[in-house]
Order: sequence, then structure tokens, then C-alpha cells
Amino acid sequence: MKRVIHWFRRDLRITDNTALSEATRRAEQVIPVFILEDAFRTGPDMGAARLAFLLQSLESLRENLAELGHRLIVRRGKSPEVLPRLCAELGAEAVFANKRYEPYAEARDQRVFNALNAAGVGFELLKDAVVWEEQEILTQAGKPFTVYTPYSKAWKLKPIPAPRGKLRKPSTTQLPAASIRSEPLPTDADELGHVLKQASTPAGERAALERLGTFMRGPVYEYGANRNLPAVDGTSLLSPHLRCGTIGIRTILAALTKAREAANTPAQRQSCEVYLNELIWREFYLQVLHNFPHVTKGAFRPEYDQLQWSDNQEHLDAWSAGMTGYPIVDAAMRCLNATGNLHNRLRMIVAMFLTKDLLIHWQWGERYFMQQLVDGDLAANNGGWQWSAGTGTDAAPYFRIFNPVSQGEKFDPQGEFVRRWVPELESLPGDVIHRPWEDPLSLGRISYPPRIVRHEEQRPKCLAMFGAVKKSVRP
DNA sequence: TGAAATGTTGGGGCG
DNA sequence: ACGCCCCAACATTTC
Repeated sequence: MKRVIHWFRRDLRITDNTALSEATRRAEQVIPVFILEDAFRTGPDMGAARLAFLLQSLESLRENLAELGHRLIVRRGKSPEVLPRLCAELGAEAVFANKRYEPYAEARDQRVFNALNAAGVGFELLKDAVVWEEQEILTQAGKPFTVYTPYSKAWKLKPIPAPRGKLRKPSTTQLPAASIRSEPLPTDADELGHVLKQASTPAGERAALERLGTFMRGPVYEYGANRNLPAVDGTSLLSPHLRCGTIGIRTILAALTKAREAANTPAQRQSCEVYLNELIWREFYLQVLHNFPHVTKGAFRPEYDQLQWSDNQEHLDAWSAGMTGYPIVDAAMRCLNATGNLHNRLRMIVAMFLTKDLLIHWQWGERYFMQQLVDGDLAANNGGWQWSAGTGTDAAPYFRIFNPVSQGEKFDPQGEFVRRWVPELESLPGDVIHRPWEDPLSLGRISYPPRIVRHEEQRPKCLAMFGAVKKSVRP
């Protein structure tokens, strides 16, 4: 082929990019394109933190392309309308893109295919975001897995593919004419207000690769123990990059394999294995989403759609604002609100608290996370919430209820994380910081809110709520 | 990738 | 010396 488009979506990088390297292999000229869809603005499912991260990643992609002599063409509108027009304008014979797995994205891609097909333009969708797609790992019976452990065993039996290469410089004659229109990216001023500048995770492909290197040189070897401690820098911090594709999964796996080979002790190798499992969880939930799309509408196990959740708006507001009176919950929510990032252990704690202490529907939490999180991703977020609520695939059984005090004491033993995010509790000693109501000295001296509910009262209510459904299913 | 309730054991205080 | 009680420490069961 003479000339094709590479359509960037959640793959904002120039190395280890399957569709991009396929396009350059099969065509003489590849024109990089990004489309600012209407959904590319803040709304119920997209908060300013993630939008800012995406825009910065996009800007960085444009710079990386420009360094190699490529010009990113940006257009606004609906992709099924924009792409055929752009192809006609550029004389492009095909559009290359990396496959997406969310139901709404697949429906959109179908419309794009129809529109391009009608215009006589090819549409090539390639596997890139995952190692194994939804139909590539199945049970012996040929069905999708709904339990993680056997899924991960099957995953690990298969070979790990090598990363794709880096985009090369085109010959100068290949550059698209400067006359081709490209829209400016939205900035601070027009869409995001003050938020854009304060994103806490450095965006862009270079930042992602640097973080990968840092993580694989040290923290990965302590991951098994440290990943549960929110006060410690023990996690990869790569999830925002995986979310918008500023790093490729094969690149991470290659680095992890190297790190495991360099490990000195069995414990270090085990830590590498624990991190690998987290990457497999990501693919597990992506295949769950594709094979069971009803999880976006309700519980994976439909009987749990009958649960009688609470509709207490004040409780939801207190949870969202980090004003529940439970220090580890409030520290977590304030951190989320301020940075758009939340440690996984804290996600479990606040999700359990919303669903099993406040008895509020997990979908309210799912939506709030989606709006706040920089790494907010439908598959992982939905899977995580259904896991915590006990309604999902391979979920925590409904009677597994975290105690917010003991979770705090176990995973933030010095109260370091709490002090960082809840200044009212700064002066409390470590032995009461997770239960300030028991400290007679601090009562009346600090302005921290009292508990909005008592865990020991809510736990039996939660068991009763689930018990009612269990009874109605098996009369 | 639990926590609470319940059961069991054994040491020590004490009459 | 002995039985009794308390309770920590640990194990098992239950939610």
C-alpha cells in the first residue's frame, strides 16, 4: 500500500505498538492521526485528572512523533464520520488501529468499519493492549474462565511475545503536506480550568519507560510485601500508562522477565511472580468484560441485582469527601480526590466500606472511581468493584468484610499514610490513630468528624442484606 | 486479597 | 496441694 492512517486511541506511544509497526511494514507512508471525540471532555465517567493525563500524554506523543519527523494530525468529531473524510482528503487506502475491548468501543469500531468499507477503505484492527484476547484462553470446555486462578495457570502456560520495535524516521518525501489541517489540542484555558497542571503522575511515553526502569531495578523485588503498604512506594505506578497506552504490555513483560532472571533469592523471584499476577488480573477482567458484557449493567451473578442497597445520600457524600470518621478510609478518599491515584489496598478498603459498612450500591462507587481515577478503566474498575461487593466473578465471598480499623493497623501500622492525608489526626500517637474515638486525650481537641456509622453495627446488617437474597434464591 | 464467634488449652492468681 | 476462675493464646467454625 502507498499511504495509510494509523489511528491512535489507547496506544499513545511509538514503541511496542502493534498496529503502528504493522502499518509501517505494509505501507510506504503512515500518517498518524488522533480524533478528539465528543466524549473527550469531563463528565460523569471522565474527571479532570484523567483528561489532563490523556492530554499531556497526547502532547508528548506529538513531540515524540515530531522528533522522528512525523506530524500528528488531530481532528475533532465522530470517528465514523471523520475517518472516511480524512482518508479521502489524504488519499489513504486503509486505517490501522489497535483493538479495544469495551462494548461501547467495539460498537463504535463496527460503525467505523461500516463507514470505511462503504468508502472502499480498509480497516485493520490488531491485538495490542493484551497478550491474550478474550477467545484465546478458554477452559477445556471451550468456555471463558470465570475464576482467576485457573485462568492465570492457563495464561502462564503460553509463550510471552516479544515487544515490537520503535517507529522509524520516514524519508522526507513521505511527510504529509503542511497544508493538511490539524486542530490544536485542548489546553488549560479552554477545557480543564486549573486542573491540568497538577496531575501527579508524569505523563508520556518517556516518563512511563523511566518509571518501568525504576520499578524493575528495585521495588519489584519487594513487591510481595510492600505492595500492600500505601505509605511505601512499592507498586509499579504504571496503571495510568497502561490505561492510555503510553507503555506496551510486552515491554513490561520483557522487563519483568529480565528482572526475574536477575533475582538473587526465591523471595525476590516470588515478588516478580506476584507482580505478573497483577498484570494477568488486568487481562482476566478484560476478557470477563468482553465475554459477559452484562457486568456493565449489573451484578455478574444476577441474583445479586436483588440486593436492597441503602440510598443514604449523606453517607455517599461523606464517603466521597473523606469525612466518614474512619481514618484509613478518609485518608484514602482525600488522596484519591487530590491526586486521581489510589493504592490498590486502599481501593479494596474504601470499596468494602462503601458496600458493606454503608450498604451503598457498588455502582455508585464504580462511577465515582471512574470520574476520579487517572487510571480509570472500565474492565478493571468494574471487576474490582464487583470483587469487593461480592457480586462478581471469583469475588470475595459476601461475608468477607474488612474491618477498617484492623485494615488500617495492619497495612499502615505507624499511621504514616493517615497523617499525610488527614491533618486533623497529625498529632495522634500510632496506637490510636486508626481509632481516634478511643483516645480520651484527643476527644474535643481535634476537629475530626465522628464515625458516621459503627462497623460493629453495620456488619450484621450487611450479612442480613445478603442473607435475604440467598434465601429468596433457594426457598 | 477477613473478621468475629466459638472452642480449647494451659499458666497463674487465689482462696 | 488442690480446685476454681480468669484470660491470654491459639485453633476452629461460621458468617
